Amino acid sequence: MKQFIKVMKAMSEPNRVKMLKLLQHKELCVCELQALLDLAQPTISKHLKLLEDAGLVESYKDKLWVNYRPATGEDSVYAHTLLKNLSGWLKDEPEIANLMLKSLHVNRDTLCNK
Amino acid sequence: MKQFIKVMKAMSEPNRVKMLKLLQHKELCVCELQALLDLAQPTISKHLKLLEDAGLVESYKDKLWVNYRPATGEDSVYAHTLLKNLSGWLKDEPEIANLMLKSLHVNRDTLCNK
DNA sequence: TTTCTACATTACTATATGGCAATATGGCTA
DNA sequence: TAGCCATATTGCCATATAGTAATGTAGAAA
Repeated sequence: MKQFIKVMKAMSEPNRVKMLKLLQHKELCVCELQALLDLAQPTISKHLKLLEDAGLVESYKDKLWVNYRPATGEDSVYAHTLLKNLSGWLKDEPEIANLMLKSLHVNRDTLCNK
Repeated sequence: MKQFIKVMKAMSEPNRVKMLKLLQHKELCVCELQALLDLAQPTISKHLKLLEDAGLVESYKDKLWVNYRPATGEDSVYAHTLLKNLSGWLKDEPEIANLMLKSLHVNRDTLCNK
């Protein structure tokens, strides 16, 4: 039950859902997510930690950056199923579609070496 | 998005999940749910309203009582899918299993004409 | 019509949650 | 080694949410 609630809670916040949809579309680092969602960096990190704790995303280091992607989710049935569901949902949301488009043009080097 | 968040939020609270699992097992009225979950009556009503707004349950009057059951959910893809998922989940949770057992012996007449 | 009963609503409190600024950290880079 | 940079953590505030007691309501029962 506890794990189930964790996953559902993680997915019941708009900005976290946007992050998941973005990551399902393209692997991204923290500063890219920050630029796309227009939130403070600590806010992004906090959301990501929550998503990671729920088994919904995973991360790895790439030079200076930390890349995030959807979890393969073999360990959590709930996370796995919901990620699969989510990938088919919210496709027609203008805001989501727009974010996905923008994500193709986002560039971590430009963002950081400002 | 708004509707999606509504459904996810509704399902990310333990007592509401218990209510859904109970209703998937057996149609129940407010006072029966109250007895099973050991919460104040207004709390039960509030949760039920939230679940109803999310398209997860529906209700009808039966004499003095109001019966609740899972929504058929033809109108909300999210609610429909998640209810279907939920029916296969949390079966081994002792607390849920116990509640389901108890629900078979609960009786609204005894509860009310105390 | 009047009363009574299950449920809904309201008003309020305590805790949880999302947001940010300030600061810490860990590991490239020079 | 020293410094720097992206990210993580901490501390704080404002709002949201779950809970209750008190009260309102609609409709069955009398």
